[in-house]
Formats: sequence, C-alpha cells, structure tokens
Amino acid sequence: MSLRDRKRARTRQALVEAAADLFERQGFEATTIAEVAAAAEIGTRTFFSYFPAKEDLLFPESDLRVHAAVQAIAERGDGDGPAEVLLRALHIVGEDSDDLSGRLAALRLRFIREVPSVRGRGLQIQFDAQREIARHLAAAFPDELDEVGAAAMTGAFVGAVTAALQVLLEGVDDPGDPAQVQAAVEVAVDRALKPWLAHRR
Amino acid sequence: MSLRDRKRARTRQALVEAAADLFERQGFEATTIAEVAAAAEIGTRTFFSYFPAKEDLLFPESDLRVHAAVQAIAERGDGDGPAEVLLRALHIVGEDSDDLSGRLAALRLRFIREVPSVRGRGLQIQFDAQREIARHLAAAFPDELDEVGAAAMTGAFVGAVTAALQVLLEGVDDPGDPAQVQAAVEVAVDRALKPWLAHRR
DNA sequence: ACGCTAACTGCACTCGGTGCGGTTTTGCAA
DNA sequence: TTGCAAAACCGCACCGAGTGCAGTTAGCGT
Repeated sequence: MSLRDRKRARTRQALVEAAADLFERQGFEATTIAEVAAAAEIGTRTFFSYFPAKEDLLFPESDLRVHAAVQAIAERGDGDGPAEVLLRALHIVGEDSDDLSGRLAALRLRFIREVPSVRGRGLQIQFDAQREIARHLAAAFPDELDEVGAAAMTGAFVGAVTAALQVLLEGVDDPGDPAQVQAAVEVAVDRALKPWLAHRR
Repeated sequence: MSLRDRKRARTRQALVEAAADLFERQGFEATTIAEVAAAAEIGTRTFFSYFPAKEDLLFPESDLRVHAAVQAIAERGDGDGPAEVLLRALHIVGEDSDDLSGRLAALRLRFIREVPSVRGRGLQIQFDAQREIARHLAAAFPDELDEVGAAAMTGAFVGAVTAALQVLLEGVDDPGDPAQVQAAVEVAVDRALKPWLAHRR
C-alpha cells in the first residue's frame, strides 16, 4: 500500500470522525459539508472526491461488509443449505467491528428515523447489497436455486428482519444504547425467521 | 367538494401530466421544477405547496393505494387467513387504475432504475406503506398475529416479490411495454410466494 | 356586499453538488 | 538526485432544489 493510499485512507477516516462529532452535536441537517471538510482540514471541493454525497458519511464501509458476506458464501460448509448460508452471510453484514463503527451505527439508526434522505439512502444501499448477495447465493447453489429464486429468498429474509426490527425499535426508549439495539436485532431475526425455519425443519 | 378544492385537484393533475410529458421528452434530471410549474401555469414557488419534492411527481397517489389496501383488509372474508388477506391487499396496491397511471408507472419504472434519488424515494414510500399495512393486518388478526409478526410477514412478502421482480425486469428488453412488465409481476409473485404457500398448504 | 382565510407568487437566501482550470504533491524512472 | 507524468487538491463560478417571508389575489361564509 503506497504512501498516497495510506494518506488518503487517513483523510477519509478523519472525515468520518469529524462528521460523527458534528452530527452528534448539531444533528445531520444542521451540519454543512463545509464544516465537515474544514474539521478534517481539506477544502470543501475535495470532500466530493471522498464521498459522493453527505449521506454516505453514515455508510462508510458498506461495500466492505458486502464483500465479507460474499466471501462467507463462497466458503460455505458442505452440509449447509441455502438458508443457513444466507443467514450467516446476513449476520456478517450486520456486525459492528471497531468502536467508531459502533458510534456511527447509533447515529445511523437515529438519522434513519429522523431524516428522510438518510432513510432513502440506507434503503437503497440495503437493496443493492441484497441483490449482490442473492447473485452469489445463486452461484453457490446452482442445483437448488436460480437467480430469481435466490433473489426472492434473500428479499424475504431481509424484508422480514428489517420490518420486524423497525417495529421493535419503536418500543426502545434509548436508541443510543447498543445493548437494547442488539437485543432487538436478535429478537427480530428470531421472530422473522421462525415460521420459515419451522417448516423447513 | 368546493370550487377551491376542485381547482386545486385540477392543478395537481395538470402538474403530474406536465411532468410526465417533460420527463418522457427530456428525462428526469434534465427537467427542472421551474419547467414543470411553467407548463402547468403556476409559479415555481407554488409547486412546493403541491408536492414536497420533485420525486413525488412520480408517486402522486401512493396514499390512495395504501388506503384502498387497508380497506380491503378490513373487509376480509370470514374464511381467509392472514396470508390470503395480505396477498389480496398487496395486489390492490400494485394495480394501475387510469391510463395516466399507466404512463406514470412506465416512467416510474424507468427512473427507479436510472435515477438514484427516485429509487430512494420509491423504496421509502414502499417501506412506509408496508408498515401501515402490517399495522392493520395485525389489528385484523389479533389472535394469530401481533405487531412484530405481522410486520415480519408483510416484510417477507414484499421483500420477496420486490427482489424477484427486480431480477426479472433486468431481462426485459422493453420496459415500456406494459404486457411484459405485467407478466414479470405475475411470475415474480408466483415464484416469490411459492415456497411459502406450498408449506402453508 | 364584506371581511376572513387560504392559496398564489416573487424575492432573497442557503445548501448540496458539478465542471473547470490551475497548483501542489507524490510515485517512479533515468 | 533530478525530472516528469499522474494524481490529488482546491478555489471559483455556476446550477437546481428547497425554505422563509411578505404582499397580493381569490374564494367562502355571513
């Protein structure tokens, strides 16, 4: 990795951290891109060579997650069926790695509820990720699934968990508490997939 | 209905039609709100008292559809279970009524593929509609479903059909042809829900 | 016919985002 | 080490979406 690339990665990280700080303090819409860029010590214009839009500051490593999930699908065990592999892949996508990603996750959750444009961007990213995973799932199980079947299955899983999670999070008083959120996610996965796994045996 | 309301409805309709014309001719992003407003003979500023954003011109009657679906849930037959009622409700949401809505549907489909902001807004509307339907579904079947279960079920249905439809539409050469699209929708519903309905018997 | 209210509209403004062109930095090779 | 091409940086001018405000117009009930 060249010096150029490392510097670029550092600046990118600085942008995300600066944005997290400002967003926490001022909210999403009240923070301008100029402020974020200034806090990371780059010109306003240069910001757009790092992120295509303001909302993407909240989803900085979405493609890495998807890539990890795809890899998990490729490295499936011999005994696993499509449902098990898919479930494990989705679990990987939903994981928080470092603590910055934890901070970001909390902000993301908050702004997905508060700011329409963030919710829109989030759904779009989820949709694209889902499609990518479905493609690889179909490739991994050519005998059991075709493209359409894999997409339907992935859509059903993701849709069910997302919708269940949304309802559960309405009842959470402090969305900033990672424990409550984590618990809600587990309940959502369990509740959403119970009927499917039950008849699957 | 007062004259005021009728005039307002006429203007709203004129906006949608003008937008449809301009969008067909110039594309979505190349058409400015000022142009649409001028074509409907209102001031640019006034546009925003009819639609909150440019994208909403492509989803002019989404709340009516949802309302119709909710009503269909309320008027369910005695022998129907949650799955049948939900399927019928979703069928209602997806219907095209007049021919203007047919034109709009084609444009919508095109721009959902081409323009990220339109895709984002569309997903957001779908998400909200899904939540509303789930709420009423839970209310209609208090013994079989709670809020979370209804949301999971609705999310699974909608997610499966949407994802399957997306894959199927990739293979359609002329997205402007309503027959091909309609056929794809039917296949998508069938394929997406087959495993569910099969084990449901 | 008369006031009251809702709708219409122009104006000024902010912010997100892009294209362009010039300057600085970096990687690499002679 | 020096030189050079590419890549990154950045200011500038610009556009369109969207909002707040204030003044005018038009419909509605009395």
